[in-house]
Amino acid sequence: MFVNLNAGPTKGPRFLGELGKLSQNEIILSEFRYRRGAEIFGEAEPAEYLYQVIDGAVRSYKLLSDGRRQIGAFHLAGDVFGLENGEAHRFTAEAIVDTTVRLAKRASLANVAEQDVTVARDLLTMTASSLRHAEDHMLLLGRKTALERVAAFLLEMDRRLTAAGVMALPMCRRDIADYLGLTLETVSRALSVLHDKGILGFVGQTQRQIVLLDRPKLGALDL
Amino acid sequence: MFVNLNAGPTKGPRFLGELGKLSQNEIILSEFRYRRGAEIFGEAEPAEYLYQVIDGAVRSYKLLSDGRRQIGAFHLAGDVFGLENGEAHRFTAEAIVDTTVRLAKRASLANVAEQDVTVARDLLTMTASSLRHAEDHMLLLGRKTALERVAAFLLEMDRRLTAAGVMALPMCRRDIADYLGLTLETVSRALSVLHDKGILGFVGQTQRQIVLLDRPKLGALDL
DNA sequence: CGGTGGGTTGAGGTATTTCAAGGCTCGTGG
DNA sequence: CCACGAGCCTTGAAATACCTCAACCCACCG
Repeated sequence: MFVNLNAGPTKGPRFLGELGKLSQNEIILSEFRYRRGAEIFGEAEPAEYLYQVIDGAVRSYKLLSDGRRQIGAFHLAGDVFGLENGEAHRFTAEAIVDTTVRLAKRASLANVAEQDVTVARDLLTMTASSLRHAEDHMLLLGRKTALERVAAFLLEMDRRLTAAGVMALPMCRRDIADYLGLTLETVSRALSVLHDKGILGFVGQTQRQIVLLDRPKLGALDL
Repeated sequence: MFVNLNAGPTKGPRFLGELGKLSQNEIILSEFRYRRGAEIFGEAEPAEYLYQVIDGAVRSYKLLSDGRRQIGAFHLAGDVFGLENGEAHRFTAEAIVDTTVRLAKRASLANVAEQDVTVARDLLTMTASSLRHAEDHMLLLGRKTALERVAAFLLEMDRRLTAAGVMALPMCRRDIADYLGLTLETVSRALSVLHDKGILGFVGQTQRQIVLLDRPKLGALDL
């Protein structure tokens, strides 16, 4: 499925500035809304826009020819994604739940960066931040056990989206598994273990809302 | 082990410009030589310099508390490493063999980037290039089989260092294993399989010089 | 020439995957 | 209002890819 961005942004161009850390400027911005499951852009498609999540959640992933999937990152409210230096996207991005994003035309961004050093610096900062995440994730994928991966995931999500003591995960077990390089069953089992050990609790019966009861013990697992 | 850079660079400062894609400029450069196995910088150390491999090979890695190691990248002649936006290094870097590097002071680089847009752009390009590599490597670590990983490794090294038909690997099996998220035995077995299938051959008896006999078959394994 | 640092190979163990079954929630339509 | 199916999650049992442990070989070097 391909989302036609030209048909797109219903709210029309805006000039609100500040896309993430980007400074106020004559950068063309607009907002767009994607339904749960909708593709925002596809791997290898020309990278026309840069995106920021206003509300909702996005997964970006790569596929192997036989369908194996690796999610490289989850993007939550405030996160910028679609950062490319080349001409094409290197991930497919999909809305995990109904999601609002803000878009900035890369071409206009590049122009502004030529003049305005702060914009150039912000682009570098955001790219470096993605790099740091990817580097940490390589360690997780290459060397951590299933339990350690799930513990690290919970701490990451706790940091990024916990409100009022509970984290409401937007993504399903399969997404978590494809992020952690595991199967959904292994993720489920690891969560059960942590639950049985009294390290986490579920609120509601959807299994998507988690409360961390023993952060120190979780941290001990996140080597 | 800690390499004291102040005691350091024997050849004295130079002004050769062009560190990787960096434009000619008043950036302070110097060269330094590291012995096989020597640490160039350590994880979490303040990041004072940016590095470029002139000759030799470098591994950068992260360690878990119990010694498990994940090598994030190998840096070969021409590669720039030590790219940080923050204040501290996020990897430990070691010379795999005797290695000559060129150094640029990050502080001076940052100054120049404020004035010269091309330097800023080059920094972004290099960071984006590291990011692309890390993203591809996440897919490998998260979702590929041992044979696929080794095949991908061989193709990467073939692309980056094959001369006159043979690739002379600077790194040992353990390094390869820690790069691919495997054990050295599994790497060795995978290489044996590829050898038995006639896909690759060894030249000399050190097992470090490899010639690819059937690139198409290797490519078929690199999904 | 003995020791050390790679490298290979075999046999057995195990963490994780695969396959399978069952439960719960929720939306939809009869 | 209830039946029904779809989606999501958990749990068990069996399979397996990879790891661990161990032996051995070879090249190199003081």
